[in-house]
Amino acid sequence: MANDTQLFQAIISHAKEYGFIFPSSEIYDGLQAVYDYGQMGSELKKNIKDHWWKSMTQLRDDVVGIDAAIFMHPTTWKASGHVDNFNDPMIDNRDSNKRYRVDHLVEAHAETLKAAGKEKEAASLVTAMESLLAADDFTGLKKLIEENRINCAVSGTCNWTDIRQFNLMFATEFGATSGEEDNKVYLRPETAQGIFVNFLNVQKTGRMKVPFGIAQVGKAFRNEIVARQFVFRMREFEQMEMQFFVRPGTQQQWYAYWKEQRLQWHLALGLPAEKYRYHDHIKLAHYADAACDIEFDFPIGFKELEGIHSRTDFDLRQHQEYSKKKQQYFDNDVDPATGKPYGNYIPYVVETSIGLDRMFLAVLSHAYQEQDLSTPDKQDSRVVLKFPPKLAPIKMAVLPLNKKDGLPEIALDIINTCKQDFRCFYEEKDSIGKRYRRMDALGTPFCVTVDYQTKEDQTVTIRHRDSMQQERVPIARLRDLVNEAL
RNA sequence: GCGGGAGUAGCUCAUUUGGUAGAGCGGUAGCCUUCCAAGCUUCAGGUGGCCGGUUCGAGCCCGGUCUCCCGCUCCA
Repeated sequence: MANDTQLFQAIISHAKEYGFIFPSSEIYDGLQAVYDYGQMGSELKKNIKDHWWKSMTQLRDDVVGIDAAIFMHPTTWKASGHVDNFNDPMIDNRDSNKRYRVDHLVEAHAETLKAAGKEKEAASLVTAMESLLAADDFTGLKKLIEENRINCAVSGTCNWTDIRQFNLMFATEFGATSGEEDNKVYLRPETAQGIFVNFLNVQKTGRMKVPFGIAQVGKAFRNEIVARQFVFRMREFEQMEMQFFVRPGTQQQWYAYWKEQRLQWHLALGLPAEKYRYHDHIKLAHYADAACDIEFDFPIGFKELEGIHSRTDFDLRQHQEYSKKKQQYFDNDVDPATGKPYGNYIPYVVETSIGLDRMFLAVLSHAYQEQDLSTPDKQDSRVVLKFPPKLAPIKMAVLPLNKKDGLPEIALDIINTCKQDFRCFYEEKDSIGKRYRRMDALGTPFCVTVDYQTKEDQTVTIRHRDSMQQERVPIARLRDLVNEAL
């Protein structure tokens, strides 16, 4: 574990040193749990995003993409349950460091009173709590807890912190006048709702037939109480998510399908199966009838990377209720049981939701390797990022062996013929070995070296990042060679 | 949020009991070499996290604050 912690630290340092990830606003000491992607990181992140988008939409005929706004009508979050469930006043016990929802704590105490036959006290306690909660009177609530000597179940003491409200949604003001409650809008805490509210728009204009899916990549925001572990848990993060709408009753089979399908997507990138596992949820969220996580073996242990949830018709039904707009679909397919069309229904939903930043961290931490290349005469080592070539920020570096004798000109020519197809990088400074190491540290899969023989026969060496082996190939073949690997 | 630890150049660290900060690596410009990092020279880069206090004088002592790390907690 100590080693893994060191490894994690090393990866974080490497990410900063080579321009993958910087702490946000670092010159002002950073902003907790917010990070910026640098010149290398933004490329890697974009490549992951593009790869997901392509495999989920372009390569399928039953999924289309949208890009919904971050701001949504405030009622959206009432319908989704976020306003009620993200807003509970909490209190901590200083001795046990246990945190409780205030209402749970008081109600539990009322139950004990009831069990002891003090029904009256219990009832008045709950009434008192409810009126204080309604008034947001946290000082009064704390007093209530202390006067009733409500103790922590773990420490048994009554040593409480002040009550605090943890609002996990970021709110801001809509419109130029401030201070009015009506103006409050939230930054979306998940992207899914943007898909649900557009379900009928997409279904009708795209003439989509159930089963079909809507995919989206976008930012979401959560005011995490504790946000740490680098980009694993951030306040501003990006989700890649797809809601698949299915006929009620078929959700279990689609859930199983997507559970399998999504894992295969990860494995197809060359990430090893032993770094993945499913974690099936026993305790389900209020909207789900089945749920699991795809966990990845990060340096900080197995953690959730992607979630597959069978969300039933909860979301569409809620939006139908709050918006008073029917969210149903007419299914013309014939039900073999009745010989008639299935008719109108609110579709069930199977969701796949992956954290883009977490995927980034998974790819980066799996790619990161410190290798000892020492020989008996010489100590040597390298840090190499073994990215899948299609995700690598730079695909090909072109390095003239010497910065004179016309070699740089040939190198730049090569770059000019390839840069339309993929990202290239030119470097003439320092010894060739040092340049190879620098490219290894950035995860560049191919290094092309222009040497004196190039001037005679138009061939160059291409060096493979992982094996460090070189082969001599004609310049004319380079572009295809790299393209094939991508 | 609680407990513990840490914050000196881009990175890793040093500055013997408080007396106006140094090195290696890295970067830069050049030389030399030329197929797997660390040869020579040049230059740049630090209001010692930030604010305040004690002191003739603070990177070093005290208080506060911010950020990061570890553990707990939390986690749709």
